Amino acid sequence: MQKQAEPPCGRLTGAPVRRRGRVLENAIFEATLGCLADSGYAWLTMEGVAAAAQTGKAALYRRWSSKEELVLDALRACLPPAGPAPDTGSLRADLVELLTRMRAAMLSEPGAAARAVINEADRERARAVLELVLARVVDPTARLITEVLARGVARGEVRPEAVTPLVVDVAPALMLYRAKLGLGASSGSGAEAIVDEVLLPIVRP
Amino acid sequence: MQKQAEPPCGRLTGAPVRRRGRVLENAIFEATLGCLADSGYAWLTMEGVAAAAQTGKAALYRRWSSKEELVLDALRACLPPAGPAPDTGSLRADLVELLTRMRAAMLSEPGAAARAVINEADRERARAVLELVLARVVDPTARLITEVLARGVARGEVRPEAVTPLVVDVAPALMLYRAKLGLGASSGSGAEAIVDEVLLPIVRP
DNA sequence: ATTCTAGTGAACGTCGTCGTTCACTCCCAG
DNA sequence: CTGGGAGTGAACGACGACGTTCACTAGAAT
Repeated sequence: MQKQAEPPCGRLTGAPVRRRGRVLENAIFEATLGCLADSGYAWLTMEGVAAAAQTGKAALYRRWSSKEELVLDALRACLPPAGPAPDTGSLRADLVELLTRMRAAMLSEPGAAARAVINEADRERARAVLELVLARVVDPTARLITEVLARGVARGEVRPEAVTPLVVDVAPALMLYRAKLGLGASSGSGAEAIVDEVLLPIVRP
Repeated sequence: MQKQAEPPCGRLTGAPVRRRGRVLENAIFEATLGCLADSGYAWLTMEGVAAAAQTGKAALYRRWSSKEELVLDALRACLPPAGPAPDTGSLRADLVELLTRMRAAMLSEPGAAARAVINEADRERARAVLELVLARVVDPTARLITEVLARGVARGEVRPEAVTPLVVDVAPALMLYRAKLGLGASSGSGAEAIVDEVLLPIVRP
């Protein structure tokens, strides 16, 4: 593989004090997600994670026999639950709240790690990791949006035929795309803009 | 990096016959794009490309001093021009034709290679490569969609305020997202579905 | 205080890849 | 036909990362 000298990825997670058990595992998980977010799955190495967590490889290999197992466990431990769908009584407010939450999650470290995995989705090497992210992030996202839209249908704010898998995917797709193209920070792609310019026009009766 | 034994990526490009000059370069480019599409930028190696092109590393290094240079040249040589915007007189027909073209391009090997690059967009290692793909694929895509929508505005088929960068990004974002999640082959995400379920509802007056 | 176990840091042998070199050969142009 | 340059396949030394081992030590539990 690439022969570049790789600095430790992610951020160093604290003073070099001997840690044990759960404390050490949490530091390793944090380092793992940092490496994932910074460098993606392909470039993540056990040596890099160990260095970022300020521990030794032996401590990693005592727990996980492979990089994939480590990444799976780190994601399982750190990916937040999706939470309930907003129910404010207004479609626009629901969507803004939901997309604001999605956006914050996407910009968090676990979110950035999940994004890195999605970006390498067609890699056979990360199949199980991708499936975890699909189950824990992508599918719940689609469900929440579907739920909010369905409530809108019941209130007459949403055309019933607008609730399709394609429409449900628009917001996450846009957020990921804009983030990838480095446009995530611009004022044009906040939650309100996506709701007002894209989602509400799509679903309006 | 990952210590797996890597089979040659991409497809072998022909009989092991000595080739020279342009012929060899084209075989190398094809092998490069194949490796990009199959494995992405991170996992692409000079050794792998050389093996896939059935040539020697020396032949590669005589021309390109780095993996990045090689990938840049391969993409420059093989990414097709965007072509003109469709102008059928009907917004829907224009959009369907344009998105059909985009989809075909996306499923082609150069398109798959470009996709791999976009997916690693936040990688500092592929910055120049990403910029090439932005300039040759992403920006022209946005321009074509903008042009088609502007024509629709002139014909009264499109709300003028609907022509925003966000709206312009919806179709490519969706296509990439669905392709990444392995939903590209389903009947629900062809060009017509995206036009009818998403784009036309967004822009309708 | 003692015991036990997990953590540490270093070292190891192995492998894949890098970038380079080289002897030989092909093949094109004159 | 000849010369020159590009291509071939193999080999090389170096390096990063892998997965493993080990002597020592910290620190928790008793």
